[in-house]
Amino acid sequence: MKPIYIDIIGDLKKSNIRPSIQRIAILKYLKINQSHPTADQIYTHLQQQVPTISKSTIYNTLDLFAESGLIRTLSLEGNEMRYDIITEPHGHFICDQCRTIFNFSLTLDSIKSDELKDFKIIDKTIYYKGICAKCLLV
Amino acid sequence: MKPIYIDIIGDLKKSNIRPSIQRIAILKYLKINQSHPTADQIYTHLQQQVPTISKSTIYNTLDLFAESGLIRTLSLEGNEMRYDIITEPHGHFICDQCRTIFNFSLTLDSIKSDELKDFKIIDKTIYYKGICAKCLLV
DNA sequence: TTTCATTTTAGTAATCGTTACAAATACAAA
DNA sequence: TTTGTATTTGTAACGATTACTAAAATGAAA
Repeated sequence: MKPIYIDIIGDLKKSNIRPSIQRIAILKYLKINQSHPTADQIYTHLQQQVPTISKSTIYNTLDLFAESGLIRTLSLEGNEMRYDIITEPHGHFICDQCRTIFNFSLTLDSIKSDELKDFKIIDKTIYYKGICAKCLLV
Repeated sequence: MKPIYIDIIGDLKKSNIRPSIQRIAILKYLKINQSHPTADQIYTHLQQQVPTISKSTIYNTLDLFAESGLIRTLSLEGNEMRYDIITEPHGHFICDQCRTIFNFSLTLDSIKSDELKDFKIIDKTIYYKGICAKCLLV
């Protein structure tokens, strides 16, 4: 069992973000529940800990985190945005049945394209859709 | 110059979709302007040809086309949905500057992942962000 | 062709996620 | 403390999409 070492405040300070109660709570939530949550899921969950927290703060903070590179945003199905604490390149698999989002590692270098040789590629997004192993058994 | 052979009505019939004026106009637009348009762009453009056309019809029809596999949907940046007449697997590159969306071919088989070996993959989406060759010159 | 049932369209209202904005609060430095 | 700045909150506004209903078009049967 690998313990997760979490220094929320340190991470925020490193990114020049002042560690307010709300920001700490949001980053902590993202670090502990690595589940690509929606803004609403974060909001609903954090209301227990920080009852006065508002949706605006959730959005503001997530935008701030994303701009600082602390998190990444993903828009998978054209509906709500999702927020990912893992910033290293990886793919996402979304199960059509249970809607769970799985991470998977990938070797992005293998996806090359001559057509883009004169383009400056800043970011790559890969996601797959299908049925996950668990749902296939049912 | 390769002429584009377009049999709109035939394509619709093949998919068991009744070729109404509106449906023909929408599919024709998508075939001629292979530019990943938004619903609104299609709507605005088609008002000249079919003045009574409504947004509802645009959305209904695009949904219908997507379900029939005539087109593919792409949600690139979490804002509006875009519609792609090209259904063969390919990647999309979106330029941060001019917002143009470029297609590029790819060898999807190269992206493999052991972690997904028990998953049923139905669909793969790949898109890159960056600056296109044209904008890099400015 | 007329009738009738079904499909398709149009138009409007409603919804949902997100953003904008202004007032209130918290914070930090002087 | 006081003062200025950053942050949060709550509400209103927004934009894309969906839901819904009535009207129109279509096709089949008589």
